[in-house]
This record gives sequence, C-alpha cells and structure tokens, in this order.
Amino acid sequence: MNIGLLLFIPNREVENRVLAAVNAAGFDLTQAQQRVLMRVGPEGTRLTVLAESAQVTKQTAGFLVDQLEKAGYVERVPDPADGRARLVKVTDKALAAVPVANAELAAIEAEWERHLGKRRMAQLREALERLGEITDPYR
Amino acid sequence: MNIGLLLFIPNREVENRVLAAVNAAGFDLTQAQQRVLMRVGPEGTRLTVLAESAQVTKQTAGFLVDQLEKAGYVERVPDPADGRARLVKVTDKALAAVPVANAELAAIEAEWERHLGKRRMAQLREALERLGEITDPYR
DNA sequence: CTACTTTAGTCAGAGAATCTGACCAGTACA
DNA sequence: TGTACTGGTCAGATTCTCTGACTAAAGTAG
Repeated sequence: MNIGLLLFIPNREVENRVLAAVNAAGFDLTQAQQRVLMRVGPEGTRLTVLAESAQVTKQTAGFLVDQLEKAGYVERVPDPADGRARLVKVTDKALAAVPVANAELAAIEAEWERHLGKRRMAQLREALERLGEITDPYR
Repeated sequence: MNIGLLLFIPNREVENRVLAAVNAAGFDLTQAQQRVLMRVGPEGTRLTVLAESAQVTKQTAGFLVDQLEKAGYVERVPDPADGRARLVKVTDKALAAVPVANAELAAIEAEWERHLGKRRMAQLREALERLGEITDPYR
C-alpha cells in the first residue's frame, strides 16, 4: 500500500479529532485556521514564517490570520526588530485551547499505543521524527 | 512534537512530489482530483464509495469526477448490478499515469530508507499499516 | 402487489481556502 | 545614495468543500 495514503489516513484522524475536541470545548476554529494557529510561537511569529512553515502563500496565511484576529485568537503587534514586519501573537483566549488539544492528542496516542504496543509506537514516533529531518522545509 | 504534525509533514511531501511528477509527465491533475482518482478500483467504483473512502461528501466527489471525466481520465458506465448506480472507471489515458506515480513513490521510499535505514523504514511501514486497522474508515 | 424506507446520485447555492499578479513601505548593502 | 531585497497588503479569480432539496431505483414489510 502507498506510503502517502498510509500517512494520510492517521493524519486525518488526528486533525479531525483534535479539531472536534477543541470546538466541542467552545472554540470555533476551522482546520486551516488551526494549522496556522498551531505554528505561532510563544514570542510571536512573522506572517512570512507562518506561511512558509504551513506551506501556503503569504496571502493565504494573511487571510487566515485576519480571521483568527477578528475572532480574538491572535493579535498583530509591530516587530521591534523590523519596521516592515509585525508579529502574530497568540492571545489568552486561544491559549485556553492548548490543554484541550493536548488532552485529545494524548488520548489518541494512548489508543494507538494500545493497538500497536509500546514498542511499535515508540518506533513509529522515532521514525517520523527522523523523517522530519529530510521532509520538513521549516527546520 | 505533535504526532499529527509528524504525520502531516511527510504526507505532504509525498503528495506534492507525486503530483509534480505526474504533471511533469504531461498530465494535468489537481491534488483533490488525484486523491479521488487514486481510489478508483480496477473494476470501477461507485461514486458513493469514492466519497466515503476519500472522506468527502458525494457532492464533492461528484464535482471532482465531473472534472476528471471532462478531462478524459475517467468514464461513468451504468452499474449492471444496480439501476441507480454508475461505475466510475479509469480510462487508458489515466492508467498511463500509474507507472509515473509509482516510480516517484519508489524514489521517495528509497530516499527515506537511505535516511532511516532499512530496519527503521520497515518498522515505519508496519506501524502505519497496523494503524490503518483502527483509523481507516474504509476497510 | 402495494406502500414505506433506504440508497445512489444530481442540482442549486453558498462559504472557505487557495492561488497569481501588482503593489507599497521599510531594510540592506554596494 | 540608489538599487535590490524582504515583509506585508490589495484585488481578483479559481478550486474545493459543504448543506439542503430533490429524483429515481431498490429493498422490505405487509
């Protein structure tokens, strides 16, 4: 079976479940918004960097950040280091979603570990982390 | 690091590269079209089944199949077993893309194996296949 | 056989996510 | 100091996806 599909299926499972859990907790995010939001660093992140790391154009990233800003999940502050740039920062409102997302992630990992066994789950994680070294354009 | 992201990054790599390879060979497919096309079985597949397996509504699947049909990559034939249904079948034109896609997939797997080592690559594949047992809604 | 329910698929309309191209305002450097 | 680069926005179009309503065929219970 095709390696792409093998990766796609569990990835979709994770995305769907985390999004559902977050929204069930009273948030209102779309998949695309979540993907961007997830990549905003603790000190704030530039739009260009968000676009790169999420692999979309800066226009698309800007569009999504606009929505997140309007909904109060992020704010844009001037970047003291560069007059052209602004830093996208996560607000407290969005921060409240982090434990919800983490809880769901932990639940998923626990289920998977139950099915795969501890050893195989650890191998999966390790292999994926190493794979990131050659497939992640943002590292 | 988040298991969802760990799965997402290499998955995107595969999708992008396979699509690029296919299109470089003279085809003209979008990501969404490719995802549907990939799931059409050798004997033809019903729209409803395509929709389920690709996890989209039947309207979306129909929309994509329309495009594929217009471009000559699939045809719809009546299903002899059910008067309501039609079978989506891959045409020879689309079949010509299969070796191209497979070659790129093989190239990617070879690269990954070079980076991970034979053992870890086999473990990755095995873990993902087992994971499919609990995350693949279409099996 | 008839009436009800389910299933396969389409039509219509709308919203979300994405892109290309053009542009402006700061920054960096030769 | 001017020329090239970088961060970001504006405008417009396309693609993908959904919800809701519908038709026609098939299955099922009486």
